[in-house]
Amino acid sequence: MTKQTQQTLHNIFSNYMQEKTNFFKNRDALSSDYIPDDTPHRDDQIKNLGSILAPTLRGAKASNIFLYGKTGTGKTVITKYVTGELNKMNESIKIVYINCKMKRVSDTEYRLLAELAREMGRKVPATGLPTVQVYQMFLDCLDEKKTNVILVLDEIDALVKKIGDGILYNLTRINQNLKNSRVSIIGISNDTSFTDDLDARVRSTLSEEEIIFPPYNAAQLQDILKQRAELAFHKSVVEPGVIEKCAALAAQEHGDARRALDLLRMASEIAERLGKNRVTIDCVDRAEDKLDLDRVVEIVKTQPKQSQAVLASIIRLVEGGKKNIETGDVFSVYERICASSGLKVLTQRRVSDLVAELDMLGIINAKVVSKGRYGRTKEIRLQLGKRALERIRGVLKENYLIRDSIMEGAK
DNA sequence: GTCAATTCACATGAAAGAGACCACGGTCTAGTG
DNA sequence: CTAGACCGTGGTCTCTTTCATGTGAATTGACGA
Repeated sequence: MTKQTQQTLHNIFSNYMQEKTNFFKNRDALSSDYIPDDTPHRDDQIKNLGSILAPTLRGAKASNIFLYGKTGTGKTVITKYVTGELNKMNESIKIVYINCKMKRVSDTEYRLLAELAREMGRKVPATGLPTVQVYQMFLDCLDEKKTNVILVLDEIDALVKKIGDGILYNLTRINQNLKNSRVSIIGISNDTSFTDDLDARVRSTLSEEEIIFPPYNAAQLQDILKQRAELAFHKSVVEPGVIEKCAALAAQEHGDARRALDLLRMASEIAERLGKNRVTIDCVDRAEDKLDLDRVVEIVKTQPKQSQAVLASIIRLVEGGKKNIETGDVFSVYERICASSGLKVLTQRRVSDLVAELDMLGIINAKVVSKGRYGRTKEIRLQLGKRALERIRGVLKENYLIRDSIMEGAK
């Protein structure tokens, strides 16, 4: 390292330190899992949830509760807030919060149970034990503690989608197997129609009470942002109009407060990086771009190689000017890509699934169409902006799945 | 011209295999007293 | 005698393959007017 680079690095760091102190009072206040003391426009839900959970203070079992609402409507924050307060009142109440969407939890019944047992303070191996045994461990744990347990299952719809509702059935009936403890379940779901495809018995026991979280409108989002901005920034760092813009953009996406906060946070980070002394509206625009871009690139990066190879073949076809890309086309290009990069060739069946996965991720758009006599297939289209495409090409190139020449592969 | 049968090119499902990982218990080995 | 190394067994997890079945409309071909 030369002296000069050392010097510039030093400058970067010291600038950063200075700006940080000038800019942010408390950066965390803009993070989406920050739990503020005051949550605007959610009084009803708080009161409701509070009164349902109140019986636990006297050692009784609370009704099971189901919370609905789109992403970023405050379900998680409110739940954490209320249960936190409850815990302050009576520390013997044990709150177990589990986000079912976390990779290491959601995939199988075993993992969920292991995580539950772990939350209760028992060590469980990541794999190796029979599932029944883990269930028993969890039960023992619960019973020997003699407490009132509130079990919060966040994003419960993801769980059921993966492993079915059998486990919920067991959980809802868990009280019958317990002598000393009581368990109440709070289920949180983004999907309002979620309970429709639940087993009837599970549905009735799980949603004894229901609370709905409607989306925020733009004005409400503004209140939230203002409150958080107050906490996060020093005085008058944010230009007028910035908060309004963030709120408006997020309101377009079903009133997602998380999105609004992300925008504001990203905008301020951009302002910071550009060395501005205030957050401008222009920064919000850039933030919106960057958030989308980052999301997509991150997704592609974390995909397994096979999936990337499939994406690469789609990109090749698109750049070769092919219209109406079908599964068969993708597969034959994919075969060649595998051959040239030494990757194992998967069956068409599998590739078809990979295409469906890419569709789920929103990177491509795959629509099943029937072409009558000429079969039935997926019509595949890329759903990437120009800049995103460029960066993804970069990622794929790193893995030798794509080369510079666009001509190759065109047909 | 009409209508049912055919046909294509996959989609979609279910089940099962391969190869990881891991815990647990038993056996072997070397170090210690 | 004991701690640790080293199996073998039995369990789960993820990614795949194999086998089977499903599907929607363009096309075909028989049929009747």
